[in-house]
Amino acid sequence: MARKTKEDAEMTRQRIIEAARELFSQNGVSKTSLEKIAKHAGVTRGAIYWHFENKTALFHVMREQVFLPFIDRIDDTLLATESEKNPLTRIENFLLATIHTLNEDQATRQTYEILMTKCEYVDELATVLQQILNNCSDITEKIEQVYQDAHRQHLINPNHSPVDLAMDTHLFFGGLLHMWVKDVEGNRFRNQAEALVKAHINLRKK
Amino acid sequence: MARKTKEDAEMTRQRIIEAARELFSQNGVSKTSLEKIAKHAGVTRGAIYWHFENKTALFHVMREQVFLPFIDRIDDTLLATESEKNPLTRIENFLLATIHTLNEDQATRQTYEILMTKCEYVDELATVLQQILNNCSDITEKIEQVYQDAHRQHLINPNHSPVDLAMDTHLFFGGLLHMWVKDVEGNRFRNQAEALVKAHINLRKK
DNA sequence: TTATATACAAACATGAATGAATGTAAACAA
DNA sequence: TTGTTTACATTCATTCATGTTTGTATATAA
Repeated sequence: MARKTKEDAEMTRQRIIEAARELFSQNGVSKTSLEKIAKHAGVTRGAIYWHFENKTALFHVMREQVFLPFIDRIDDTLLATESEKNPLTRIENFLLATIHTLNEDQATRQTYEILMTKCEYVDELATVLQQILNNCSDITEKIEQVYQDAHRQHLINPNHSPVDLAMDTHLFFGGLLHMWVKDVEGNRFRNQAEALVKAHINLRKK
Repeated sequence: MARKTKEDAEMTRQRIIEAARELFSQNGVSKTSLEKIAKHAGVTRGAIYWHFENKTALFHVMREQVFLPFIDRIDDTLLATESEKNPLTRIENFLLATIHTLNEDQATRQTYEILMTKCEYVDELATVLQQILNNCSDITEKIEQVYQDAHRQHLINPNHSPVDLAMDTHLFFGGLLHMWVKDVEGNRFRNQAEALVKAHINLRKK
């Protein structure tokens, strides 16, 4: 077949990733063959094997394309001390921003669905679990710092330790995200996710 | 092959379920063939197809064998008003009892691992998500009732509504269970799960 | 005692899915 | 202009999983 320009090649690579994400979220990772992905992207399997070592590598790239930017954006809302002075509001905004991205960005939504309900963490994918645990630790630590701010500013009950509060918030939000993803109909969690976040933060206020 | 007695047949059926659970939790549902399950159970695929319609049916039976008894046991700790008077302690005991079962009972532990990280909710398994959502609603409602008790007994902040508290606790625990399962090493969440539960309940106390 | 249903094992047929090898036309560098 | 690399398409070989069918020895009912 005709060789493409570098820009064209990058476009097909991107189309393959998008096709994979779409089919993974529809039919699950293991039931999505490279043949189906290729057809959906308008190429053949040869193209996929050119751009990616195998299905697992494609999966990892797909995941990173959503999560690496997400990690970079965390500090923007969580540690944005100039734009938002109140620490509790900053935590609330961080959680709400994540929900908002899920609602607005299809790629993010599909990737969360895949990671939470459409893939099996075995063999080469088992390492992803460890990465998730690491990310969670990082996020929890950052939330803890913000709770320490709130503690210093006497915004919360002084008996509650920032460590406990941070872990509790993180676990709450992890649970919420899982239910958000599972609630495909949208009438149980997706439609009231923001209210649940605000209620959670309200439980902390004095 | 020689026909077995009814008791023998029931034993092989049970061995098939156990083999499936073990292999599902090790290698994931989709990568576990009926051939492997059969070998691990000491039978041939013929035996599996005799006792179960297909792999999906076997999966459902495996799941129900752990979750139907669990649902039955909920009221024992959560609504045991005679043995434990304090509503907050009853909620705490319920959460701790679940963690305890995960630690002690291998079948329960493996089933949770399968449902959370080793299967893909597509096609026939997609219905399981709906069942999970329904179970969660039931549990949340029961927790809410206990929080209402706590409210009436002035054990918690009167500004906090039992509905919000129940949902918050449920999401917290869902998140904790997910992290518990993912923390295979055991040094991040599994070893401090009880402490996290107690800290969560403590956040409610006056 | 015999007929039948049971509880499987064994064999068969079919359909993917993967990975590797090979082919090829056009982009790009020299 | 030409040689080389790129960006795929095509074909091939192999493995593996499922579902079905058939065979069969025995528990059990009549």
